[in-house]
Amino acid sequence: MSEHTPAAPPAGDLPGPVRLRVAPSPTGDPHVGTAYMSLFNLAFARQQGGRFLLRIEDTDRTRFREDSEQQVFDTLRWLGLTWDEGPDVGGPCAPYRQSERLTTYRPYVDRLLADGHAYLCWCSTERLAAMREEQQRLKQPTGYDRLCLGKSEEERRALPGFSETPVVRLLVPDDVELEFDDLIRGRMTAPRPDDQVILKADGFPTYHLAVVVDDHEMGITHVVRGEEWVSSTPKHVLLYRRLGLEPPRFAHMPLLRNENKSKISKRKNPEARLTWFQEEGYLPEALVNFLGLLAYPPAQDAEGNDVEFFTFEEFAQRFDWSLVNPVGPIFDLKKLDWLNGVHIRALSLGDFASRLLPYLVRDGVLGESPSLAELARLELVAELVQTRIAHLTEATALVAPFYVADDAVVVADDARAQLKDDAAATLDAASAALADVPDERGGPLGAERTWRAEAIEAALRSALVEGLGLKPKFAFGPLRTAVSGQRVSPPLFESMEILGKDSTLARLAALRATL
RNA sequence: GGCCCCGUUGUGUAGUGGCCUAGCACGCCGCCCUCUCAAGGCGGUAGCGCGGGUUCGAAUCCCGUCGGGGCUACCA
Repeated sequence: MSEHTPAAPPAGDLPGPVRLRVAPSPTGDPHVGTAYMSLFNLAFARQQGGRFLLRIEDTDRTRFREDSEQQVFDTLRWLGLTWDEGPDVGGPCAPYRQSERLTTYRPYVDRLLADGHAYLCWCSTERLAAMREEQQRLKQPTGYDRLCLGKSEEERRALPGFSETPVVRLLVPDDVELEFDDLIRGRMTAPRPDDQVILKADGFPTYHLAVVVDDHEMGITHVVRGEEWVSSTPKHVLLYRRLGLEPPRFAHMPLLRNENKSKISKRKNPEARLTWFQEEGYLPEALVNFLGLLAYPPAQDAEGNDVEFFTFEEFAQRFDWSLVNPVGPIFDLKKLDWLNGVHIRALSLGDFASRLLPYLVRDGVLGESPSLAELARLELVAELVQTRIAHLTEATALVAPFYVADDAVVVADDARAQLKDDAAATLDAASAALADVPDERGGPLGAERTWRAEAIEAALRSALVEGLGLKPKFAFGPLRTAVSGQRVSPPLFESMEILGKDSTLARLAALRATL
């Protein structure tokens, strides 16, 4: 690891006119808020031709989770929110994990200490807790009481609440600058901070020190983060000043909320976990699209209608900080469900089929390595399914009947319950009519087949609707049950065409035999 | 408790003093289409937290109030 000196200015030759970053902590399942922040960071970076970096803030050793970092990589990649520099791809500012940058922070702390801008604190956790409790009881603002300020270790040792391993605290002057400019909110005032711990007893820096040092060393020009950081900003600005560094620009994004308006949490909201969206069959482009609609107005077309369907590139192109709404939006999935359906319908048939594949394999509809014939059939079925689902997971039920043996079609209870007394007669008439529909393959490559939906429908209508005088709804219901085993299915005649004449007749017979 | 931020239909948003009898989208409800379910088409429902000002005129400006949220850790 190279030795950095605080006096050295930020490397002005780092790539990109603007440099932004997202800095998640590997403390569990990746959070939807991380994707939300990444989206806005990336949009601006791309629009400006700048760079987007991923930095892992793993200074909290007690909450660290081994597999979390990889999940961050995987989920952000899945969303297409990719970084130009990061722990896994490297870059000019490596390493990009704070736990690997410990020697980087040390000189900054030493200099702060030497300049009298920071001091050692030996107060025990217990003493600090008791102090806070007392302050709250007296309805006073809470904050460190500076017991250790100006004391040597020996002087402090004589007092109660002493701890052997000291921390380093930043000395926050009474006239500390509390105002700063925010790209979204304009001129802001934040609470006055107390003397912050910047180096913990375990030798790790706290977030406040690490973020300032790293953002500086990595040439970050715009710090875009959640609103929860507003109150920390004066500490960071002070640190920049004390270190003789130029602060970056700040943009504090509103927080995504639970339905009860509290900050969105993985505890209260399963959908706060990024992996949840994969499991539930959402398209990554739909989630990105949806996130771009939260606290941000959609474009409008010539008629004044909102254009809520867009790609990341379109979003990035028109992005503007001043348009971000400071109000924290409630994370409500209804619009995402709609958007997901719109994105599903926008997919080419081949693309749609291949997106379906992993879910069909997962749900056991298809094996790990489907045959060419199974894949060919999937594309045919996919066309019938595409307008009928909002989540990819919903395809399973609709597609499954096309991959079971004719004698293994499971007839759902509700489907069977709908069968009327005349179901047997209907099935018999249908079988007879379909038996007369020729099944020939004419033309090159058998392109001119005679067993087609139009012919099937014509034969069935003629036999059941005209012949038996049944209403279409009741004429075709039993057939749907026979073919799919379900009450709801893709269109019947097209389904029969895909299954083929033999399968269709076999299924009709199979249900007939149970009546 | 203290400090800070925010407040347009159920949700996401437009609106920056007259174009607002508040627009759009999702949701919801109804109708049409229809072999089921969707998709699609058409229509409907519902909102400026409250109270004072300023002004000829306020969702838009000011004050107060209420409500919500964030922070208040050797967590990020």
